Amino acid sequence: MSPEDKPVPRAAPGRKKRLSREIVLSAALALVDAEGLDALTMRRLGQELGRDPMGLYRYAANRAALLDGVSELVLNELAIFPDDPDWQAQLRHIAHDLRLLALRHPNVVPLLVTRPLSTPLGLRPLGTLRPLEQILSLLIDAGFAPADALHVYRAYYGYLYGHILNELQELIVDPDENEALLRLGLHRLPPKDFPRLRSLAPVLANYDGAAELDQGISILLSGLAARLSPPDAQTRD
Amino acid sequence: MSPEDKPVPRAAPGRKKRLSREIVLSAALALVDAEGLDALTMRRLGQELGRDPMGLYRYAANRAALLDGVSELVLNELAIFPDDPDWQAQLRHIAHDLRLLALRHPNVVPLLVTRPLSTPLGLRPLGTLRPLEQILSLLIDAGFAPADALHVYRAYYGYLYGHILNELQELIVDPDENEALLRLGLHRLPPKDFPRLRSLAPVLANYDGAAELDQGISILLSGLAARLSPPDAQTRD
DNA sequence: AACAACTTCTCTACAATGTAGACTCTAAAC
DNA sequence: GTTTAGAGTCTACATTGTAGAGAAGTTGTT
Repeated sequence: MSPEDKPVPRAAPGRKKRLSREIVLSAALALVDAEGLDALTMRRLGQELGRDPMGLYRYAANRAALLDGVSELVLNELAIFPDDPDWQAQLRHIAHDLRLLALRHPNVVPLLVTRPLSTPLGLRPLGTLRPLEQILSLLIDAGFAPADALHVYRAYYGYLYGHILNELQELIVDPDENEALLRLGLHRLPPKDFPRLRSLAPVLANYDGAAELDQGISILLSGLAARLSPPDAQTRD
Repeated sequence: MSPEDKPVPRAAPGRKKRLSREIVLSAALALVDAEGLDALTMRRLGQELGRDPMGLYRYAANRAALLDGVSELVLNELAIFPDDPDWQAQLRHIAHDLRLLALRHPNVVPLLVTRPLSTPLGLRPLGTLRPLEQILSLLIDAGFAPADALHVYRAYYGYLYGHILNELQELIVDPDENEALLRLGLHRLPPKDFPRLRSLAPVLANYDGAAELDQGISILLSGLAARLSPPDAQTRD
C-alpha cells in the first residue's frame, strides 16, 4: 500500500450523519463482540465509524468511560420482567436471561465483572444499578423485609455471576474442537497430580449450562426461602 | 530533572543478586497490591527490581504471562487443608480462606476472575488448577460420584467467586469514609428510580462479608447434599 | 591458564496506544 | 450577511510492550 493513500476506505462513505452516544456505543459493542476487548481502541473505533478518533471523546470522556458505556448498553438488553407473583419463578427467569445475555456477549463479561470493582456503588452508570433496584423491589414486594431482600439479592446475584464465569471459562468457541481441545489441554497435565480432573474430561466436555444454573438456583432459592422470614409463596392482595 | 541524569537511582544499589521467577513475581504482586494492576508495567517493575525492564522477559514470556504468574502466586497462598472427614466443613473452611485471600489481594481478583476466560481449561497455569483438583478429590473421597462432584464443585465455586466479587464491589477502602462515600454516591441516584437502594443505604454500609458468605455456603451445601447422591456424612473406613 | 558455549543483563529502537490542544468546518441565532 | 457555539479533524507527545543486537558474566573443557 502506498503511504500516500487515504489510510483506509472509510466504513460507509456516504453516511456522514451526526454521531450520537448510542451510535458510538453500539459500534463499540459490535467491535467487542466481534473481536474482543483488545480490539476496542479509539483509533479502531473511529475507523469503524468513519470518523476521526478524537471525535469520540465528545461521547465518552475517555476509554474507561467508553467501557462503562458498553457494559451499560449490554445490561440494558435485560428485559423487564412481567409481574409474576411468584418471586422464585421471576428470579429464575432473570437468571436465565442474564445467562443468555452473557453467552451473547461473552467478551463483555469481563467488563461487567471487573468495572464495578473500580467504581464505588453509588457512582456507577445508572443502567448498571437498575437490575439491583428491580430485584430489590421484587423481593420486597414479595414480602421480604428490606434487609433480608438485600441478603437474598446478594446470594442470588453472587451465585449467578459465579455461574456465568464458570460457564464461560469452560466454553470453547468451536463446538467440534471442543472435546479435542479439552483433551489436548488436559493431556498436558501431569497424571499424578491431576487424576480426578483428567478422568472427568468427558463430563467436562458436555456441559449443560442452563441445567446446571437452574439446579443451583433451585437450591439457593429454596434454601433462602426456608432460612429467611419466608414470605408466603402466594401473596394474596 | 535534567535529562542527562541517570533516570532514577535504582531501588537497592548493593543487592544485585540473581533474579528468579519467584523474586520477579513477588515484586510484581507487591506492586499490584500497593498500586493496582495498571501500575504493573514492565518498566516500572524493572525499576522496582533495579534491573533493566527487558531482563524480565527471561522470567515471563510477556506481560500476559506475568499476570498469569501473579495469579498463580496468589492462589498458591491457599493452604492445603487437613483431611477433615466432614466435607462440608472443609468446603466452608476453604471458602473462608479464599475470601480472606481476596481481601488481602483485592487488586488481583480481577485477574483471578478474568484471565481464565481467555485460556482454555487445560492450558492454564498448574497452580490455578490445583484447587479444582483438590476439591474434586475431596468430594470424591467423601463419597460423591465423580460427575456429581463436578456439579458440586461448580455450584460451590460459582457461588464463592460470585460472593467475593460482590463483597469487593461493596468494599470501600477507607473505613471512615465508608458510609459518607456510600451516601454520597447514592445521593446522586434519582429517588424516583432507586427508592429501595437508597433506603437500604445504612444496611449497605455495614456489610459482614464473612457472615454472608457463611450463610450462603450453608444453604448451598445442605441443598447440594440433599439433592445429590448424599454421601453419608461420616464415612467409615 | 585460555578458550568456548552458555546464560543473563542492558541498550537502542519502533510501532501502537490514549489523549491534550489548536485548528477548521458546520449550522443555527441574530 | 455576521457571529457564536458546538462537532469534527489534525498534529503532536508521552507511555506502553517488545523485538533485536550486543555486552557482561558464568560455567565447562582442554
